[in-house]
Amino acid sequence: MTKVINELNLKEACIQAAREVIAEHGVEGLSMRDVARKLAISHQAPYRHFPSRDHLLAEIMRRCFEDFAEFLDQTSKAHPADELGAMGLAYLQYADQKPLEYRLMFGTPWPEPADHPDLVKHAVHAFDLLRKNLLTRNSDHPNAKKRSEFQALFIWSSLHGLASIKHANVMQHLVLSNGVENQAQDFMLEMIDAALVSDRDTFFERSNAP
Amino acid sequence: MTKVINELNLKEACIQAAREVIAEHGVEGLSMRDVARKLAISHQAPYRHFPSRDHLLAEIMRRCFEDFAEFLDQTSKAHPADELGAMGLAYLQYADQKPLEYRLMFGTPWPEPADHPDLVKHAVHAFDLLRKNLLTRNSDHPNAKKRSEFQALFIWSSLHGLASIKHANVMQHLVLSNGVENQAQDFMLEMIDAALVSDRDTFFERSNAP
DNA sequence: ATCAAAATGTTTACACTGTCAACTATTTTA
DNA sequence: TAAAATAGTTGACAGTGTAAACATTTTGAT
Repeated sequence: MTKVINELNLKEACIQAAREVIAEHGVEGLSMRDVARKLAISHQAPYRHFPSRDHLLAEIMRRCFEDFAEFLDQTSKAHPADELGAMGLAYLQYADQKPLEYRLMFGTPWPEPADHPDLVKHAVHAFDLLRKNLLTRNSDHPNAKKRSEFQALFIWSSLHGLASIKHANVMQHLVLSNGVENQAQDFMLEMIDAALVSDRDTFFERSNAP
Repeated sequence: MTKVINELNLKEACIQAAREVIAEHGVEGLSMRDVARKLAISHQAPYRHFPSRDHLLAEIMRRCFEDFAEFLDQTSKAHPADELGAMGLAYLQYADQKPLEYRLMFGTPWPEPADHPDLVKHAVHAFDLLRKNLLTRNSDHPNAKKRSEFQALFIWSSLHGLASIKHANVMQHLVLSNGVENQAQDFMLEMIDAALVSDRDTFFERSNAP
């Protein structure tokens, strides 16, 4: 009747095993046969639960986005005085503390989106948190909706850009001055703040020409 | 005596063939055996010129960075009135017009940097163009060096972030208002400008505490 | 010009991958 | 309880990167 909780749903076990493989050998090193070996089952057993390697990977990515959005949401709600700032910080912290998950979401070639609609849905949801937050912040502006979208893209780009640069471990090759690498994040957040504060309504006047 | 120009240096031919394969099937679809087939040679022949697939790929990536830096350099020199703005625009244009090259440089998992020092050198050079430009722009500031590095990281992050978001074709899933996708780039450049203009010296005073 | 050495290419072989097809065992359902 | 759906196994195939052994060509020193 109820889906029996035998030892472990093999589907769940596959996901768990796959995450371990990824943690050990990176996404590229993930093979279906690895997860099968790890669970001491035949190399074809996982195919009963995932039509292909891409589908297994997409499910893992989807969960990462779920976690990520949840984390952003909780953090911003916990700092009502500065929701946006808290969210920005949370974004970079997440990228720092869960590099594997971050890499999976933003640094891994996506499988064909059409084949994995849930993945897209959850990814978009994370973005919408940012967009919605900006919308209330801009509620007294004439172009609130558009303005929020522009700003959301700007913020997201900046954060994502910094996170992926840090993530690529490329900074250590740049021979930066003392402390710059560590403080880059704070500087960045201040720059974003400064840009948002400065009135940019001229942009909308120009871009809304008849 | 002189290295004879027989038909083609096989090494060069391999690189050329590999680029074609990448253009057709993406980086992930690049296989040594493909390039061998394309050149009608044995599948082991390329190994006489590249110790591994990674080395072939690294060489291609290195050349991309070379081209990229050259393009940024030329463009900024061609606009002496606003070198920095021209460079920003050039960055995004390059990403737009040469998506394959861009993806190769910034969207592909790098091979172990220690094994490919030339790749790192050329990548850093592109960043140094930006850093140097900011340095002369900041020459009258007390913390010119540090300031320039912070700003360079900020600019690079923002541009790279936007480029990779566009590149991931994810914007079309966000259901943005009319025109936002197309104008995001201009908005972004203005935001960067606004952030740079606004005086941020307070950051340095705080961060240089004794 | 000769001859050894270095370079360049080929063939064969191995271990690995994703995934299809056929088969078996188990569980659910009618 | 028989039938049907589900879950798992085994074996195969075409593809990969690359190591090893071999053959050929080019080069450099005598």
